[in-house]
Amino acid sequence: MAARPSKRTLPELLTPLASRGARRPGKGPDENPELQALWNAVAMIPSGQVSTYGEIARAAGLPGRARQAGYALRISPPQLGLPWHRVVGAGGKIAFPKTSRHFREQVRLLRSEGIVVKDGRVLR
DNA sequence: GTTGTGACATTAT
DNA sequence: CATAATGCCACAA
Repeated sequence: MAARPSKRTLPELLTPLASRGARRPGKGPDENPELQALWNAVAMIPSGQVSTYGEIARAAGLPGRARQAGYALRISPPQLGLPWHRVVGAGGKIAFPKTSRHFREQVRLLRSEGIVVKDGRVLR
């Protein structure tokens, strides 16, 4: 079997597969164009700025599917290096439980970018 | 097949 | 502020 390039660039990974033709149903979820669109939207969030699950879904062409935005992040390969911490709930609310590790990590990352987080919420 | 769950959103109460 | 209802849909059991 031919070895596929192991060092795929981010833009390549985020390129909708439709333009490369090869989407086979039944393959791994990382080959799903809807997921790619969602990941792509997350990757576009500039440093120092935040977006919401709903906004990400809309930006990906999937209005009304905020849950899938959360799902997409949930299963996203860490290798993509997505700025997941820049995605918050409506009103700037951090989606994780306040006691959780994820919560604290997200707050830390956001603050490291100069974003003000107060009581589990980011100011926009 | 159905049911429950979830990194959600919006509107109404 | 809190709760409930509804919409949304992938996924696991």
